[in-house]
Order: sequence, then structure tokens, then C-alpha cells
Amino acid sequence: MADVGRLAGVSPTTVSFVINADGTQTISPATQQRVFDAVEQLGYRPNRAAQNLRTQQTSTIGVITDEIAVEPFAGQVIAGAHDEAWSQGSMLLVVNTMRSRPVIEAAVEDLLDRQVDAIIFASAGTRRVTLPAAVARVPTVLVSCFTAGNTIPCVLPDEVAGGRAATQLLLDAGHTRVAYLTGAPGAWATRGRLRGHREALAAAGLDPREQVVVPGNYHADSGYELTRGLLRTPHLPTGILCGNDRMALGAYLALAEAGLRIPEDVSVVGYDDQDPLVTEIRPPLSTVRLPFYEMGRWAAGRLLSGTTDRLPPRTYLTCPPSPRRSVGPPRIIPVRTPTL
Amino acid sequence: MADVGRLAGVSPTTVSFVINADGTQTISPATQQRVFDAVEQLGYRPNRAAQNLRTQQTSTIGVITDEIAVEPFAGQVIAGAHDEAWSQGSMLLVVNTMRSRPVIEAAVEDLLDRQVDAIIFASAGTRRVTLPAAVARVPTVLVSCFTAGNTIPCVLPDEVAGGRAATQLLLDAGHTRVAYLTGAPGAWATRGRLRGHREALAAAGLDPREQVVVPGNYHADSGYELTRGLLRTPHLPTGILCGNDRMALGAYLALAEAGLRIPEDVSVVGYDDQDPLVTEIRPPLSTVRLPFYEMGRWAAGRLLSGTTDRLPPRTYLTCPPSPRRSVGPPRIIPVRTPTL
DNA sequence: CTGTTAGCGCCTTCAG
DNA sequence: CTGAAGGCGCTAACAG
Repeated sequence: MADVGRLAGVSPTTVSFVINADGTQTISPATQQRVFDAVEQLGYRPNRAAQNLRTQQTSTIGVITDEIAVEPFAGQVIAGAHDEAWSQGSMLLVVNTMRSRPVIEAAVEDLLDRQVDAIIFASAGTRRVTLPAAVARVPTVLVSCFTAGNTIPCVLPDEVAGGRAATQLLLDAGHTRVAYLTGAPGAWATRGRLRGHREALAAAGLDPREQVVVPGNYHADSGYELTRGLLRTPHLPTGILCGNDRMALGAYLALAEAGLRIPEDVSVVGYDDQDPLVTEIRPPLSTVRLPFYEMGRWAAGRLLSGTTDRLPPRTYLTCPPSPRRSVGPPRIIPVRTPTL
Repeated sequence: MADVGRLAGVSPTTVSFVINADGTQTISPATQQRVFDAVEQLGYRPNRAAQNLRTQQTSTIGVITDEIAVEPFAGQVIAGAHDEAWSQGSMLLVVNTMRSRPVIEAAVEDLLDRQVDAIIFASAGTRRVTLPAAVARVPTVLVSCFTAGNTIPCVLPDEVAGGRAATQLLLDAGHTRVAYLTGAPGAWATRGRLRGHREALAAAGLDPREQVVVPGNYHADSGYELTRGLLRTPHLPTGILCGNDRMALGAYLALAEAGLRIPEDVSVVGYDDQDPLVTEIRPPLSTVRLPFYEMGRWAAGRLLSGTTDRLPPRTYLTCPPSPRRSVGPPRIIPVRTPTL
């Protein structure tokens, strides 16, 4: 920097001023030009370590995640946070904890030592978490998880609206007898989606108690078994809503085995919009997308704008429907005689 | 740090020495203890920004990746690099380029400004890349890609051995008539796998020219179509090897439609070991795993040990077979009459 | 074995 | 509109 100043015939101070032009200083255009030329000529780049030391900030966000290699999830959260951060000149320092408590604690300490400007904590599968107290020393936003007393602002998928949207996909096509093969009963997501499902049914003038709802576990197997169970029923529903895309895959298999076509004989809807699953199966699956990318982006955005103190305890982002070809009009006479 | 020294009754220098005990200094145990006590009592933690400025290194590796949210790929590479880095006290600064040239250039500059100790450049799908010249300013390793003159050390999956392993899964079960539904013909991976396939065939005493090989494109659709093509053939092979797991999924669908069971009627082998696909479909798919995690880990390991100058231009990591239940003994009489 | 001293490169009041 | 000076927190010669 001293060199630049020398070449431009100004002091290092002036160089600093023109480089970090923050509006509070007024440097003559001529001088500015000379400085820029010198910077260019010398290939000068400011030393970030020195800036960090001086300014106490690093343009860096620490991202602590359960498991980076789990899809759909961390990758998208990170991608969203990354894109927002990148657009504002910040970068992401990522830590993968594999849910290990000691790692989480060490990660927070280390990130704090490295003077990250903020922390994003993201979990795979919405759940309650308890974080080391130290996170309070820096602005923090939780993605897809929350703390006991909502002590830290968080962003969550709006599963209730998602459940409504998924159901609506079937309702809009004219279905009036739909089965819901839910995910694992205990999960936060499951409860929200089921509630949304019932709301949509009721809003369409259908009695939720007359529709079939059976509990699954988010695995393809349960989608398969549950669908087979449905097939043994006298009145096969015209539409099947699955807890997630994997369960929908199971439903596809069971339906194919039974010689039933999608969507001609039965319509199927998933949840998650999990690539490449949904686009690779035939027909492509109608589903609802979880806003992982958006949540990551939202978190980084709030953090970078430095307005985390005025944030509501919980923010919900919508799960948009992703209609594809697995939903069609209901078959007129979908009645089947029980097999056996 | 001055406070710590004061509390322990020593100079800041001494504090630095005991904290960074590098063996070159000898501090009396008593003094060390006093320093540690003071550190503990004050909750002192060294300021990384200051250390970075002073030592010119940051215990940080920059990871530049095509697309972080693409599975199977960047997530695992990052997870591997992360685990290795973490075990040595380093962290990862990740940048997602979406293959944009300007972003790649900016990323390298920014990472260099931030004084990363090393850079890992990872691509989705092995291919040749050209990097900004500036990467040369810091140790760099390429993952799943390579440069024109092999100017930068890289680590790649051993696709030839992988192709052999995949084929061997079928051969070991007793198959002598196998079809290979390849991935996109132009791809580096496709060529290696095909070569390995032929080697395995030859090594088993089979004439590669008598086996059927048809080109696909890595999508489920092509697996589906190609398998249907096979079904129209008088002699259906007893084993089908697919270019990747998605194509295998297509094969599953085509086989199910034709009323053929896996592995009783036909055995199927995939490639990639893509979760959750391979474990969620029935039967679970026998496949070959791409060593993304290992490549990431390997890259970080070499970089951190500071021995990148003595590295061979290319290092191949094995693709281990992942046998599951989609392979069984060949059917005695798999002959079918053409379905016209 | 321990303390003194001098920066690492930058930002930022405060004077001019 | 520009320059001088001090210091962010730490490390590494160099003395003692």
C-alpha cells in the first residue's frame, strides 16, 4: 500500500481512502485516478488478514451443519447462503458436525476465534436443538431448527401450507377420495403437513374423517407396503399423497406391480422435490418443494444486513408446489374388488 | 494476551511460547502451569486475525466447486476435505461457481486475498478444466478434473478398475451373457468404465465382441428404453450393467413392466452408489461407488502435509464394488421369444 | 529460561 | 482535500 502511494505520489492514507471509498471522504477525481492506476500497475491487492485485524470483521459467515452430504438439504442451504454471501463480498466457512456435540462446541469456538461475522446453524430435518451459549456472541440464525424458548431467530419451511399445497394438487385435478401416506408420525414436518392436508380437505368441503390417512416412515418401503395395503381395499382412492418423494417411489412400484398406471388409474403426489428422483421416474412426480435454498439465502441475507435483533422468533418460508405429470383427473370408476 | 501475562506474572512473549509450544522453546513447567491457569481464568483465546497477519497463514483451505448442491458429488468431496482439515485444525472456505468463468476467476483472487493455505478445485463429472494462472501462487489439487498438460496434480476415480469391478459383480455370480448399457459416449468416465468392462470380460475368458454394448446417456430414460430394446431381442442377457444408478432405475422399471423379476430373472448392476436411490429401490441395487469422499480427503491431506510438489500428475482412487441384492445367479433358460 | 522490541498491513482519528 | 501517527493482537529475533 505504501508502494502504491509512492507511485501515485500520495500517502498511504489517501490510498486507503480511495480504495475503501465510503462516501465520508472526498478525494479529487484526479488523485483517485492516479491511485487506481498505481494499484493496477502494481497489481496491488489489500491484505485481508490485516483488514480483519483492524476492522474486527472478516466478511465471513460460519455455517454449521449436521451433515453436508445429505440431500436434499445442506447442499442447498449452503448454496443459498453462499449465493447471498457472495453477492455481498462475503464467504462461507463450513463445518460438518455429524451431530456430534463436542464437534458442535468446538466448531462454535473455532468460528468465533476466526472472527466470523455471523453464524448459520442448519439441521437436516426440522427439530429442536440446543446450542452452546457462546453463539450469542455473534449474530446467529437457525435454519430448519429452533431452540427451546425461541431464543434464537430461525427460519423454517411452512409445512402446513406445504401440506395444503400438496393436497391441493390432487383437489384441483378433481379428486375427492385421496389417501395420505404420512411420513414418520413423530416428526415436526409430518405433523405440519398432516394439518395442512386436513385444512385443504376441509376448505374443499370434504370431511377429513372420511379420507384415509395411514402412518409411514419416509422410506420407500413404507410407501410400497402402504400402497399395497390400499390396493387390498374395496375402494381404492383416486389420488395418493405421500409423506415424501421416496415413499412416492414405493407407491410407484406397488402400483406398477398391480398393473395400474399413473396418472391414468391413480394420481400420486410426493413431497421434497428431491432431485434426481422426481425427474427421473416415469411419469415425473408432482410434488412440493422444500425451500432449502431460500432458507439459506434468507439467513445469510438477514445476517449480512445486521438486522437479526429485530427478527421475529420464527420465520416461515413457503413450500411451493411443483406439478409434474403424476397427477391427472380421477378415474370415473376406480372401484376394485379386493384381491383375495 | 498481555492480561494473561500480567496475571501469570510473565511477559506476553512467554505466554505466546507456552501456547504455541513448538518444541524449540523451553519453558519451565511451573511457568507453563501459571500461564495455563491464567488463560483458563481469563477465558483467553488467541485472535486468529492477528495470528494470520503475523504468520501469513490461516489454517484455511479454499474449495472451489462447480455446484455444491449436486449429488453424488460436491457434498461428499467437501465432507471428505472437511474431515481431514478439521482433524488438523483447518477449515474450509467454499465457493460455488456454477461453472461461471468470471466467478471462478474472482473466487481464486478472493481466496488468495484471504490468504488460504491451499486450494481444492472440484468439478462435477470428470473433465478437463483450465484454471486462472493465479492458482499457482498457492498449493492446489484438482479433484475429479485435470488440466491440459497435467500442470496441476489431480486425483481421479479409477474408472477402468471400476468398470472391471462392476462387471466382475456379474461374472462372479456366474453370468456369461451380459449387456452393457453405457452412459454418454463422450464422457471420460464412460470410456474408462467401458474399457474396464472389456478387460474383465476378457480376463474371464469371454470375448467382448460377443457381448452387447449399447450407448445411453446417464438418464433413467435411456436405461428404460435400452432395456426395452433388450427385451425385444431373442436372447435376453442374464445380466445388465448400467452406466449409472439412474439408468439402472430405468432398467428396473422396464423389467417390472415386462413382468421380469430382479434378480431371479435378470441381474442388474449400476454405478455411482447414489443414495438414497440405491438403497430405496427394491431390490437394493448392486453398484460401484465413486470415491468422492476419499478424493476430497486425499486432496486436503496432501495439501495440509505440504507435499504437493512431489505429487504424481495424476492419482487414481479405487471405486469399490457395493454388492447388494440385485445380482443373483443367471437363469438357466433366459431365452425369450421376441414380443414383436 | 524469560523479557524487550519491532513489525505484519491496514484503518482512522486528528491536524493541517 | 491530504498526511502523520497510533494501534489492532500476535510472533520472532535478539538480548539478557
